[in-house]
Amino acid sequence: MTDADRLRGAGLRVTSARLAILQVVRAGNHPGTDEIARAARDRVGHVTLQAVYEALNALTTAGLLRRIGPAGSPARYESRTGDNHQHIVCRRCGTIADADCATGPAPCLEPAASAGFAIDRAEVTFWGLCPQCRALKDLPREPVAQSPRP
Amino acid sequence: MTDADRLRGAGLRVTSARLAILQVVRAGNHPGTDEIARAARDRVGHVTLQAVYEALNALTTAGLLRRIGPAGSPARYESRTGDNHQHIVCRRCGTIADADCATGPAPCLEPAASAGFAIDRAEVTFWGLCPQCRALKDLPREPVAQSPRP
DNA sequence: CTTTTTGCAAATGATTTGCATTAAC
DNA sequence: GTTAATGCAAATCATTTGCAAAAAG
Repeated sequence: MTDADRLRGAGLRVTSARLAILQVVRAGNHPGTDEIARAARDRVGHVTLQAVYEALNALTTAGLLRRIGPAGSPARYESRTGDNHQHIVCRRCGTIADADCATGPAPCLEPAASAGFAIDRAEVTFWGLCPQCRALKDLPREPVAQSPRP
Repeated sequence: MTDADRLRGAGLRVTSARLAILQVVRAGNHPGTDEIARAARDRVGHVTLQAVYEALNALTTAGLLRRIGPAGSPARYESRTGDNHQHIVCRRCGTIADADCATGPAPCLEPAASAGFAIDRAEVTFWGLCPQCRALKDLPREPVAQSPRP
């Protein structure tokens, strides 16, 4: 299946910017917005940073990309979606490596390979809906407290 | 042990702003910078937002507070440090609840209580030093790639 | 030809920086 | 008296928004 097909399948229009961004994210190592913009320009000439933001949001919402970004650092993107792989982050320089699970496809606390990192801590974040939002699940969206950046 | 003692023990000077911030974070529920600033002002009159940032950095570096902040949202702080408790985040409104482990003091993938959240995913982030930074561990600090916000 | 994307400019929000002043030790 | 913290103003960085022009279906 081609990227163009994937875009169409997600109900998104096929544009050179989006195709370039998909390739760039797939080829890169968890690139950030800026890096994506630069690499996309190398391929298709002119792409605005805003267009990159728009495209990344569309692609992320459609599930073609996944947004990652450890606490407090700018967003980064990856093309592996759907599987349960995790991440190893260098607390000094911010480098990110993928971590597959040693024991199976589900999340676990033992990475299959550490990519040479000296791991000192595993941090677990559970995602879900709070009691209040569970009740509102099907109602029209109306932020309750402060909304996180989507 | 009093907060003043804790500050001195960490080599930090005891100021009313810092004492107020420690109390506020302990009393609150993972407050953000803004909320901390407002609550601190309620206690000691005048505290600048910049002073709050400075103090939060100092307190976090000293290990008296811990900075949390799920991917892409503004920083939040908590007073429980050292233990391995984890967090449950509402993907709709951003509310954060603490999650202790069901099976012991170490991190795990089964929270003892879900605080009423409907949990749909566990995300694991491993922290450590990448091969490059391991080599530099004892050398003067000199960012290698892009530095994350500390 | 209609709707989505892009470009461009300007705004917003979180956080940092520089420097003089004040408070802690 | 030194040195670390604060106040104040301005800067920076990541990201969003509004609107007109261009491209996709």
